[in-house]
Amino acid sequence: MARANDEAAALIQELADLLSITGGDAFKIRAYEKAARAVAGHPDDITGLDLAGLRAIPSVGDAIAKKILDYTATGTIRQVEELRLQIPAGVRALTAIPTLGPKKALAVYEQLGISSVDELAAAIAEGRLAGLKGFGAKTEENILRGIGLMRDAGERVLVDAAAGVADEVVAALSRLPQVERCAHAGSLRRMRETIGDVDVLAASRDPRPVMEAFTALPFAAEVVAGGDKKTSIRTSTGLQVDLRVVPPESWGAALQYFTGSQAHNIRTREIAVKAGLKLSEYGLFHAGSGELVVSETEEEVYGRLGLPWIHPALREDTGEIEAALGDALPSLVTVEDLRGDLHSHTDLTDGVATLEQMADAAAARGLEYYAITDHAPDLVMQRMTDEKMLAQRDRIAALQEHYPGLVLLHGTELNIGPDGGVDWDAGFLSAFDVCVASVHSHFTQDRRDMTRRLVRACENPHVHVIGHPTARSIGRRAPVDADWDEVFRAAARTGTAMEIDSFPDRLDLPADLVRRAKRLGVVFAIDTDAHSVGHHANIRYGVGTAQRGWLTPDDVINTWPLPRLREFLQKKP
DNA sequence: GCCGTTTTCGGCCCGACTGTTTTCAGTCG
Repeated sequence: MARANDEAAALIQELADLLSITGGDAFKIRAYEKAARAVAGHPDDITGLDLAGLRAIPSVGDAIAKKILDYTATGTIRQVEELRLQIPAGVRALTAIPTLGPKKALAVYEQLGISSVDELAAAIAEGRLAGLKGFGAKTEENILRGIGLMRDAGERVLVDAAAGVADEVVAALSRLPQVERCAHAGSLRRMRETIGDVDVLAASRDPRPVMEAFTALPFAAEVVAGGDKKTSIRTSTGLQVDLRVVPPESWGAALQYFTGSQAHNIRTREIAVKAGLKLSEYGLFHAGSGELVVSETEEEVYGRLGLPWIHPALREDTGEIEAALGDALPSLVTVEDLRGDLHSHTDLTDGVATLEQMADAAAARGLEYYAITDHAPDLVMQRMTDEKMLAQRDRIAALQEHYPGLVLLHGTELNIGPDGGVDWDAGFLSAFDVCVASVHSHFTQDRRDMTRRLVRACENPHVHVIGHPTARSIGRRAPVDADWDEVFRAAARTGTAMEIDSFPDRLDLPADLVRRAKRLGVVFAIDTDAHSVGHHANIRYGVGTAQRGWLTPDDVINTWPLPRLREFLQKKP
């Protein structure tokens, strides 16, 4: 189901994980991890590559190339299969718990036979970890908190995983002659940051072959329920997909109904009732006679209720009905509105693509400007130096002549230290076109210190954008604690943009904070934070988050023409 | 396991934080 590159990368990463549990050489493990990232980020499909072609991928040598060939031939890697026999999948899953790494996972497995997150939670509750070397009270507490964080994410998946499945289902069903229209709906259409199950809607007069094709999809591992109107499957990754088939004339009403949210639907149905109407997934009807009023398009349904069409990202009953009634809905920013991207990495630091490949990708996106923002020296592991950064600037200047339609900007992603300071002095910083500054450590500072830290970063005259401001990792790391209103006021006052990082596990700022920040006069940058060519596709999720935050193009600095952006980047006195 | 205008061998992702281990291992970015 996933791209071959992603599947091979996942297997290589699993090999690294399993070796780290069984105690392999640390450098070898890192080599696998690096290769996994490189394969996932490689722009060409590995299926068509021979040994030499595979070895041409950076960080892939002879041994890993052969493992990839093993995968393309057999669908798996022999060494992974062998290690899976030694280490149950549940033990590897334990390492997904924050603060619990491979060593502790192996310890609880070998000494207590624990091989799942549930068993571990139960063992802690029963006090069975007491006395185990390396597991004190604080460690237990941290593990329980980590498990809680994972369970809050629950069975939900990140938006990109759901979107990938939905895209494949919609593409497959759309090819059927019986299907007149097909689209995804539900929380995915609203661009929620996590998705519980995927809702797909099809318009057809002949549902049975559609349902049969649906349950015959290669990744349909289990049919949960099957009928003429609704069929549910579970994919091999455990994600449930619901397919509803409706008559073509009901399309608009059904799409409105199945997009939700529940709260939004209740409001629209109330409006219908007050107007003597009844709204269902089959249409808008006269309450008394049952006569159909409208049903073919969402616009007609909303229109007959006295409302303009409401963008799916707004349908949460958080003020969109009132705004619609008052003709005050925002004209939301779209992917097409973006002229540039202000945050990206190359293989000079932790990216996997070269400067040239990233510039090509930006040009392919049709961007007018593109900032390369590799990490700065304070993130010590990235081993940045003044010399490397200056050499990159020269390379960018030389590369520019190849891109008549794309202006390459030289920037950096600074590290916001615990006290709010950043890498480099004012002199060095002032020579960058754009500086993003982000929190990468000391996530647990208390609210007062964290607020002061972020405010100070905003006040730095050379910091233009605060990158992934809450530093959260969905399902893994909680957002940092700060007085966000105070941070946003500082950002507005100092002309500092807040980033919306488009990575599906970040989506940071989150939509609710985006909305709060906008009210306080903040502007935003919707960035990919791309570390590979493929990451540019994530921009749809960043834009979705911006839409959920009610942003218009004017709120987003990278929709602005370059001269206006340059003026903004001049920033403060 | 990968890689090479220091190297085909010997480096590589270092440093800080946390909790517990009384001298440091595990985890993380």
